[in-house]
Amino acid sequence: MELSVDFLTYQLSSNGIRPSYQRIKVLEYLYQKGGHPTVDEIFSALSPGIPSLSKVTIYNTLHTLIKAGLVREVDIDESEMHYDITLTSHGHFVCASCGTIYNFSIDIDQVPFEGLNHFTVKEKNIYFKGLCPNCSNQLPNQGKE
Amino acid sequence: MELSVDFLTYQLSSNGIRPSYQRIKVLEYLYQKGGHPTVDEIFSALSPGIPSLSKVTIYNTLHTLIKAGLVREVDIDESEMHYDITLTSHGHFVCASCGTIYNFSIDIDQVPFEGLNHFTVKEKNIYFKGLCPNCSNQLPNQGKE
DNA sequence: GTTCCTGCAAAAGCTTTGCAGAAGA
DNA sequence: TCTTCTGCAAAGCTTTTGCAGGAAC
Repeated sequence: MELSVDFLTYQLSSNGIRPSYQRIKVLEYLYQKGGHPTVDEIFSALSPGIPSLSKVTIYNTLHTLIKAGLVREVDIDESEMHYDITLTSHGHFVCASCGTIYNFSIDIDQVPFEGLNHFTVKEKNIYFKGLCPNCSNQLPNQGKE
Repeated sequence: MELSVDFLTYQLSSNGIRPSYQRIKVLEYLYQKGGHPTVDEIFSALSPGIPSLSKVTIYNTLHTLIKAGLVREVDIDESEMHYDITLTSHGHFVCASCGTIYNFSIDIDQVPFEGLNHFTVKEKNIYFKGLCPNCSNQLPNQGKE
């Protein structure tokens, strides 16, 4: 995947979004980091390089990117929203102990379901909760408390 | 399903929870109402009958019930948490227009997935987003804005 | 030059915490 | 009586809003 400024600028411009420096940097971070960062993580990562950066701008930028369909909200965490630039279909696994979110491969469209006959389904989400391998080893006989 | 005070009291006592008047009323509401109420909805429904009731007590009660496994959190809404006493496996459909949450029938255990080889899966959640039949009719050619 | 964006400050909304009085065992 | 629960007040957090200066076109 290209990550030149030109590519990022094009990604924004072609969606009618002004390619400001802050927006390019947020988009670059989402592509490079991958995963499911929060606003705070994005801010902490970019703030040293852009001292004047404000969290409000991160919120604004993410909302703009979501509206354009470039980014997706991941509403798994009880306190904070996570954001995901990987737009291919996949499931999310949340570790109940360390909070890390992992992607896994699942084909939701293979699952039969009933009871949504006149509904328009636009988005399908799957998330599992449990313990990741690291935390399974550290907590052999107990749930998290 | 029985909904006598005795049944509710037993539900609480047998899980080591003191059957206070407030807790019985919250549990009763969850059984009777069904659906996926928020703290605010529970509070608004019970407050007229229990004038001294506080939202803090609803929060406390729900956390107690969750710990006992009687209730499940439904983290679908961006702003508020929803709570669900239906413990059988089902999917949730959220209407992007009116916000209503519907249950639907799906067997998540039939879906093959990859990439979680050494993970301990404790909970599987599926939720779809889109438009419910009511809102599909009212918004024939547009998304919600 | 005009429009849109950024970022400070403040507000809004949900949830949690501290504590005194009340209820349950 | 002693533990636990309730509920007021206040705080903590994430997210949103208003507005003046600044950047993009």
